Amino acid sequence: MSEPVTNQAATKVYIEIVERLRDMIANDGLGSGDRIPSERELSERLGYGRSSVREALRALELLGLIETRRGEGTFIKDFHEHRLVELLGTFILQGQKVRKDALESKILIEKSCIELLFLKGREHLLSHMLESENVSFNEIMVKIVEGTDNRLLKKIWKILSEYVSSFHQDDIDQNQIHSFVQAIIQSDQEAALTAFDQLRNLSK
Amino acid sequence: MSEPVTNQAATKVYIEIVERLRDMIANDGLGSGDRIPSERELSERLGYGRSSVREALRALELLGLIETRRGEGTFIKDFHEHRLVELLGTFILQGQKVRKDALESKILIEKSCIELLFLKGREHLLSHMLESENVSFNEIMVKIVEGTDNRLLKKIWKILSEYVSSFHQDDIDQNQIHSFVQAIIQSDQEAALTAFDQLRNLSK
DNA sequence: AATATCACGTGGTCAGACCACTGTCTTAAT
DNA sequence: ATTAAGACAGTGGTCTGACCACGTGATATT
Repeated sequence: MSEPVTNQAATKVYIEIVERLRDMIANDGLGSGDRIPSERELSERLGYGRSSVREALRALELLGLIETRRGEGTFIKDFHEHRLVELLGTFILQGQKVRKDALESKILIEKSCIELLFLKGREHLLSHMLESENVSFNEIMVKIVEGTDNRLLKKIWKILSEYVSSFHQDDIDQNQIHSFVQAIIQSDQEAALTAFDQLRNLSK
Repeated sequence: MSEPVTNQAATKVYIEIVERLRDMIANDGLGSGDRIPSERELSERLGYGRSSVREALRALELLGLIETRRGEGTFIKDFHEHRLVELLGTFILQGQKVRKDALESKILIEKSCIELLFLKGREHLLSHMLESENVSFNEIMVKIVEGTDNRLLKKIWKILSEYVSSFHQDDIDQNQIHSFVQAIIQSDQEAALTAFDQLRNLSK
């Protein structure tokens, strides 16, 4: 009965390759723009068939983590440009409920960012920009989110923002925007949050 | 000189296939657990080689959007289980700053959930559960997040929660938790938020 | 009826073959 | 010597055909 030891590759080859690539990138300190070995070379070095190597590379490419140029090679992309958004949007965010959730989430994160902005005392950084006239509410929001100095939160907000914009159009009263802006300029957190709640119909 | 019309397939085949699959899923109203055609059948129906079909499927599998079982077939997964984050996490969430941002984001989303819970008047749903003694803060938070009836927000929180737990351990005073819980039971939003701020050191 | 067997379909993997494109190196024309 | 044209090698893109490993259901056996 000595185990037949059926291959039973617990992990599929292409997954194994993805991990090897990750290690390779980490160990060799490869970064944005650098080139990784050709498919044929990876195939030889890792000891797997070229088609398996390609499956791994295609998956990473779909994620936007690498870029391939025919005739040239495969290159690492700036990880901050990953395509999470489009992918999630296309495949996951579909139903009506999800849209509602997305809009709701977006607004709540905006509010969180406002609070965080004040908590970190960074609201003054926006003053000069807010004083000019022709700024849309969205532009203001972008500055607020960026002002929080939290790239992750910014990323999440941008994702939601892009997705929401595909089916929802903000329609906000100019006066309310003005109140909101004034509150920020005056560094009045409470007033800013109140204005935002009204703006977004979050008051009870 | 009549254009040689080099193939120049603007879009690579595997991308084309990913899109076709998306349409197929949308049009046929396929959902979690449903089976999609076999690789060989897709190859025939779409008119592309099996290897290209596989590249597309492997990419979607890495994303956690589909699941393949040898000998059985390929199935659609619950989109709420996608692995995007884990993947991106492995590749891009590494620096110290990112960790700090993640913890910060997590806490802010928690606060948002508390507000949303009250806004929707769903805080009473937790009362019975909160009255029992041996519940950890994390368990309470889970209930709150779930109570918001926003799957997207829940998903984001869970992701952040998992990631944060890999390097951070909450250490919260029991008395503060008690105050927080009492405020919720009494449906006192303001007190709950104040308690949370203290709990998380968000007060100024 | 219960059980063992086997054929078929499915995913997993590989090897080899072309094609299309890019960059370089060689060679021929100036 | 300079330059332009062509040959060549390397790389990704795609397809085909071949096995293997595994699950299922029909079939044969008991």
